[in-house]
Amino acid sequence: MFSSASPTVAAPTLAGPMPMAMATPRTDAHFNQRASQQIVDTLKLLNEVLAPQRRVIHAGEPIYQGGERFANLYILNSGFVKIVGLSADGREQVVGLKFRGDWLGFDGIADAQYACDAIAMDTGEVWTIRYDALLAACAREPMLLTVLHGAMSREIGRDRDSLMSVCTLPADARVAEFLRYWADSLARCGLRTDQIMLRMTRAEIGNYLGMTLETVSRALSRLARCKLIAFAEKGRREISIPDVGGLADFVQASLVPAMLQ
Amino acid sequence: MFSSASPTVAAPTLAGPMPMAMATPRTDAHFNQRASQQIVDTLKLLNEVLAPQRRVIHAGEPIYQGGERFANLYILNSGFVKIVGLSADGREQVVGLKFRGDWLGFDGIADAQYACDAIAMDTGEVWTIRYDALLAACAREPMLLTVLHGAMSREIGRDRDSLMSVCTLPADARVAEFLRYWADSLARCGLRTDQIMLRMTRAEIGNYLGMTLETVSRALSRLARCKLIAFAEKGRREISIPDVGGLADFVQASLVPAMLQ
DNA sequence: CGCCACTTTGAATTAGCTCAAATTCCGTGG
DNA sequence: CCACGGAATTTGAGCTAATTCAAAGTGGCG
Repeated sequence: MFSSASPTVAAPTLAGPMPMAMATPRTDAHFNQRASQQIVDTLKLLNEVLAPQRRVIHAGEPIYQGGERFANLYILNSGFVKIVGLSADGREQVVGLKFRGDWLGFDGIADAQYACDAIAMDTGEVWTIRYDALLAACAREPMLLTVLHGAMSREIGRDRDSLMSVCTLPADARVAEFLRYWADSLARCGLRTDQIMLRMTRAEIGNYLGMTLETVSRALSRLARCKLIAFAEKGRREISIPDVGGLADFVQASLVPAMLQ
Repeated sequence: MFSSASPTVAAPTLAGPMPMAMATPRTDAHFNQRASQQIVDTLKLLNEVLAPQRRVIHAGEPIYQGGERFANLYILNSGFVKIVGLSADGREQVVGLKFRGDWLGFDGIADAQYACDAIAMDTGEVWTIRYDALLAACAREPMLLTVLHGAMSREIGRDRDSLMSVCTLPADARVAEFLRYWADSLARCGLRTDQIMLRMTRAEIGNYLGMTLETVSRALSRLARCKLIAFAEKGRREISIPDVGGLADFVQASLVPAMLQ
């Protein structure tokens, strides 16, 4: 059963309210190709208008840290970044993942200091954008403001999707959804999605998904047993996903107590 | 033990990075008084610059709905609103709560349509702000852009706090944290916090916190037994909180397996 | 007054956690 | 090149927090 796909996306020819919501991201190729192009266009625009400073980052290095004074936003040009929240009482959790084209640092605007750590998960490049310079540029180039607000809006939406996953899905489905999201994010970056390299340990994945590392491991084993994923010969960090849609179906199926198959 | 309080807030006199993060919101009176004033100031500014259309809402009425074409942002001038997410596969969840001064509708910017329902939980008033008009006004009045971005940033931070609560706290602590957050939100609106009226059923609270209504009920009973809260003589929707700080302590204590008291 | 939705509480069940042990992977140094 | 050691992963076996199922209690409101 396919997730009701429509040929064109975000082309609101109809003005009236449309009762159907679609929180779960699309996975079809056309959509991702468009998204990929959008990312490239955005990066190009930012590059031209702001000529941002480029910075190479390596796995484990922070782009910014909680408490640090806010001055810059960042755009990830390549690599993968985790956002780690730290509560006053010492709890620590991965609260977000960032891919190519994603913005970093929005959390810092409100209180003039970052509220989280942003930490590279492998080698990559971030572009540093001074917030005040960005605002100035937005005045000259309104398109930039559109892009900025779009990115913030998307982050809000994405965070809510995370919350829904954690609150409404059982552990196995949460892991499946996580893999689907990761593959989808790669696709939007224009990267291959059949063979993916998880840049996180089971412990980190579990922390992100609100479960223990053992549960993550068991869930992955189960998914492999169902042939929804397969591990590489060597190294269990690399996973192949024959059909990303299958993961979405698995999530769906886990919601039906009495499976109709 | 107080959460390390500093006399002034967001006054970054020190430039260097400061390793301490502080995700959990403040609860002290000075801070809330300031926040309350800020809300009033913001509302005043918006009122003057944009002369927004006002609209009275009643419990159960939607301010906007998922799928509806995005055109407006809204500001809540009074009342309480829940944000309800709806996933493609039919899951439904309360993913946010809004109080006086909060903005609604950011989720709609990215895809030109709202991704959630915003539903009034009692009688109140929202101000409607056309997004294009807002952008135009921001060009004239930069302060407005600062306010807007601050609100979006705060929403991002708040969503992440929610995720952390759900992922890292046991059920009882989650409920305690929820009450603390609610009381804190009321305080920031300048409302009394010792006697609060929950506008949600146990089922809604459970849905928001990722647990069943029975677990919410049991958690509340337990908190009442500990004298951290007390129910009104009549009606179990009204709750009195003798000391909001006690709730924060309870959350903290639940994190220590071997309690040192 | 009586209905209905909401809430509370109990008892049984279970998903996910904790603890523990075995295995695999990978970098490092001989 | 291979041996070694530490870190990450897998898998099993109990245990526990939270869920499910069920029944009784309570309050609001026509």
